[in-house]
Parts: sequence; C-alpha cells; structure tokens
Amino acid sequence: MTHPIRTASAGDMARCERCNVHNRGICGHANDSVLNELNHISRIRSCSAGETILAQGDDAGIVGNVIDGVLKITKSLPDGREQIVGLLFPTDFFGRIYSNIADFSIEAATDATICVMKREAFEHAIEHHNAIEHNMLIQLSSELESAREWMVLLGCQNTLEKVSSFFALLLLRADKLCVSSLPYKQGVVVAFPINRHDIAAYLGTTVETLSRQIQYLSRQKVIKILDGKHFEILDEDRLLEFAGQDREFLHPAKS
Amino acid sequence: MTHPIRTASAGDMARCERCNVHNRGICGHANDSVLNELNHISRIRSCSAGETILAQGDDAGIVGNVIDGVLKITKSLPDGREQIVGLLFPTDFFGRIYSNIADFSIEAATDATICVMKREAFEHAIEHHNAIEHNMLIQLSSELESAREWMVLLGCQNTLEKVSSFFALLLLRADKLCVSSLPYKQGVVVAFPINRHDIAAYLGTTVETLSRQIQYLSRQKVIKILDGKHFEILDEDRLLEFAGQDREFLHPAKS
DNA sequence: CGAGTAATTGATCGCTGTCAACCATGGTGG
DNA sequence: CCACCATGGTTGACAGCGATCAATTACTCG
Repeated sequence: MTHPIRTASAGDMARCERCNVHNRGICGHANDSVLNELNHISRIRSCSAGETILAQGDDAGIVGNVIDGVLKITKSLPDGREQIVGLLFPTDFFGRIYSNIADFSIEAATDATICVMKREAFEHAIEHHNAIEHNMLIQLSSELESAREWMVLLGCQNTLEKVSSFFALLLLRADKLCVSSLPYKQGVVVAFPINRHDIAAYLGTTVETLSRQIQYLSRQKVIKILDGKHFEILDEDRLLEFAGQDREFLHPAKS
Repeated sequence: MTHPIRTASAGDMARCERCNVHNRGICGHANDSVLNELNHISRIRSCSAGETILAQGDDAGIVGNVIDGVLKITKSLPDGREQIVGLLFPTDFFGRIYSNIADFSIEAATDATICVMKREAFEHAIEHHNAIEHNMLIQLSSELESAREWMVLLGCQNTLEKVSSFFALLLLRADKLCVSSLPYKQGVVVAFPINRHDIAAYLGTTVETLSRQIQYLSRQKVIKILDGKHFEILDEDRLLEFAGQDREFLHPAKS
C-alpha cells in the first residue's frame, strides 16, 4: 500500500513539490522560501500497520503530516481501555507543538507514509514563516471543531447513531481521501479504512455492539455488506436520519 | 456576581490595562501596539445566566474572552438532547474564527462579564499582529488537547469516573479560577460553578445518575457535601483513583 | 410563607458490555 | 494440496449500568 517514495536529501525541493499533500494542510499556499524550509527540516518515512510513531507519555519530539494511509490518535487507560480521539488521513497534521510530553499515542492504523519533522525545528519554522503559522491556526481551528462534534457523538448518541455517523463520515470524507489511491469510495461504496477494533475504539463502543449495529443497518436495507470492509450505501437519506444530528456536522473541517 | 465594569470608549487603553485577563490568554505578552488594537476593537458586555451569546446555526459574527463567570459551549440535537463540549472560565477565548457559521452555541452558565470583538476585526488583528496569532495558536493547541482528553472521558469512562474527574478538574483548575473573586476553592473546598443539569450535559450523563454518584462519593467519605454547590475534598488521593486515568490529564492547558 | 425550581431518591427497563462459542479468512508448513 | 493455526469478525446468552419515569425533599425568591 505504501508508495516507494525515496528519501530526498535536504535541499532537494523537488521532493516537496512532488508530494501529494504539498499544497494542502499546513503546506498550503507556501511560497518557495517556505517550501524550501519545510523541505529542509522534514523527511519521509514509511510505517507498517500497528507501528507506534509517538508513544503516549514519551517526549513529544516529532510532528508531521500524513501522506498516505491512516494514523490514529489514541489514549490508553491503565486498565487497558482505549479511546481513539482522532483519525488522521492524508494531508492531516499530527503532533503536539509547544509541549514536551505526548499525552496521546500516534499509531499507524494501516500501512502509511508520513512526513516527519523535529518539533523544535517546526516550531522554529512557524515562528519565522507567518504562512505556516497561519495554516496551523486554520487547521487547529477546524480540528478543534471536529473534536467537539465528536464529543457530541460520544456523549449523547447511541451506538446505532454512532455507527450511522461513521458511515456518513466516510461517505462525506471520500473526496478528501481520494487524494491517495485508496478506494474509500467508488460510486456508493465505502470502505472501512481501519479494522473493527479501532472503529469501536473511535466510536466509544465494543466490536460486538458495533457488529450488531452494522448487521442491523444491513437488515434495514440501509447498507449492503459486500465484504468485511466494503459496504454499498443503499439509502443515504435514511442513513443520515439514523445518524441523527444535523448533517452539517459531517462537513469536513475546511483548511 | 458580575463586577461593575464600565464600557470604555474605543481608544481608552486604560480599560485593557485594568482588565483582569489582560496579560493572559490571547492578550498575553501584548505590547502597547497590540493592546491598543485589541482595546480598539473590543467592548465589555455583561450577560446574565442562561443568556445566549452565540446561537448554534447563526452567523458566527463575534469572538471574545471571558472576564468573569462561566460560559458553556453546547450543541443541541433536534430531539432535545444536549451536550456541553466545553466550559469557558476567565481568560478563555471563545468563538470560531475563519468560519461563517456557528456549529455550537455559546451560553452564559452563570452571570458573566465578557470581552467581545467582531470576528472580522479580530481576524484582521490576527493577521497584522503576530503576537496575537501566536497566542491563538498556543491557546488552540491546548484546547484541542483538552477536548481530546474529554473525549476519553466521554468515550470510555463510567459515571463514577466522570464525576470524580469533574471534582478533580475543579480542584486542579482552582488556581486559574482565582483570578476572579469566585471562591471555587477555599482550602479543600470546591464549588460547582454551574448547575446539575449543565454538569450532567458536560459529563454525558443525566442529573439523576450524577446525583447518585455524588452521594456515593459522599458515603465513601471521599467528599463531604456542604451544600448543594460546595464540597469538601476529604480524600484527594482516592478521588484521583476513582477518576481513573492518570492525573496528568488534569493539567490545565497552559497558555 | 407559598410557589416554583432544583436536587435527591426510588423503581423499572432497556441498551450495551461481557463472556463465550462459532465462523470466515488467510498464511504456513508438512 | 490440505491440515493446521492465528486472526478478525459474527452471533448468542446474560447481567449490570445508567436512562427514564415518578415521587419526594430541599432550596430560592418574591
């Protein structure tokens, strides 16, 4: 799944220019000077599914962007419970700036390709290139918004609503995901980008309950189960009804 | 509860200088030029408990800071369910920049004094004063972190843990709250800054279950109920145990 | 002091987590 | 090629937490 992207040496600005996220996210609207700086301090890295990029409690030394694949932001409680507080798709930024310690783990949910930078170097870049700082501000604003939308889902939706919302999310985010070659959406077909366990952890439920609700949606002819990972959306309107909430919540955070 | 703060005319820089949050939050480290700009575009406003400052769905025309009192950021579902996705205490910033529509309501949870600005004016200020933008970035980073911590609480903690966490939160945030005259903490006494309904909406539960867990903590001699709003913390260690999670989560977002 | 609201307490029910068994899939090695 | 195993997903039985409805008590404010 990961693309064979060569690790360019510093100063090889062509790398950033070829990058499929180079004009999006925090790299958006970057002039040559900015792009050169980012190119200089970043490097490309491949991770296989399950790999931990940043461990909760560790020194938060790196930040970066997702180029391909899906990362998850998770927190584990001492007794083993785990909550996924965010999924990161291509163009998304990860890492905590201006903090020494990582409160969350960043893990690869699928095989992934990422662009990493040392935190200090990136902070330095922020402080010297207003465009980057501004992009970060925009990105953080919309991430905060999304996080709060998800809090509504976690705090007062039942599992059927949660699962329906997740389908709806995939449906609406499909455009964004198409920047990579992953076929999350083909016609009215969506694909789960991650396994059941992670989806359950994201929705604040268990794999069993999740499974039951998926089967229920299938019996209701709202979706058709193609295989364990692919689903055809048969009735989008009813799906959004099940999802409760107004559909506005699905608007992906614009950056 | 609100202080009699006169509404100063634009250009009266003395107002910002007298403001009890003027050197914190987004106003931190502001030089005269910046402070003057903020002073120019902002105005002080008093709100009584329950008042809506910004309605979800409305045009998101204003942003601001809490000077005194507590605001809540809420989302209501069509069927009446409500989730509070954030509480705003003095020095906290509210409002959504770079978005035309408000996805959440901002309401006064208590009588409050706030400092409001037109969104466009503030965005203009951001773009021309790097210090403000940087402060915003820092503030947003830590708010995102806090939001994610709360997602863990909503997604995988039971009500006893939620309630204990809320007590712990008040305990740890007490310092910050002391910038106002509200006696949230006096010795080992904490005060609920908002009513039961709002706490329940914040914790993703109901007033009934909330009440039962408070009584349980009382029977366990972890807290002592002084009156409906004031509680003495008898056993801080056990409280934090009940709260589960590592206590790091309580670290208030630094700004 | 009375009315209205807020908070507590009680009884009941259903959703969902837990534990367990079963099934499907894919990879491995004999 | 197939038996074997590991992993991931589904299905079933059951119990417990917490929501709901209802009733009572406490508080606040004219």
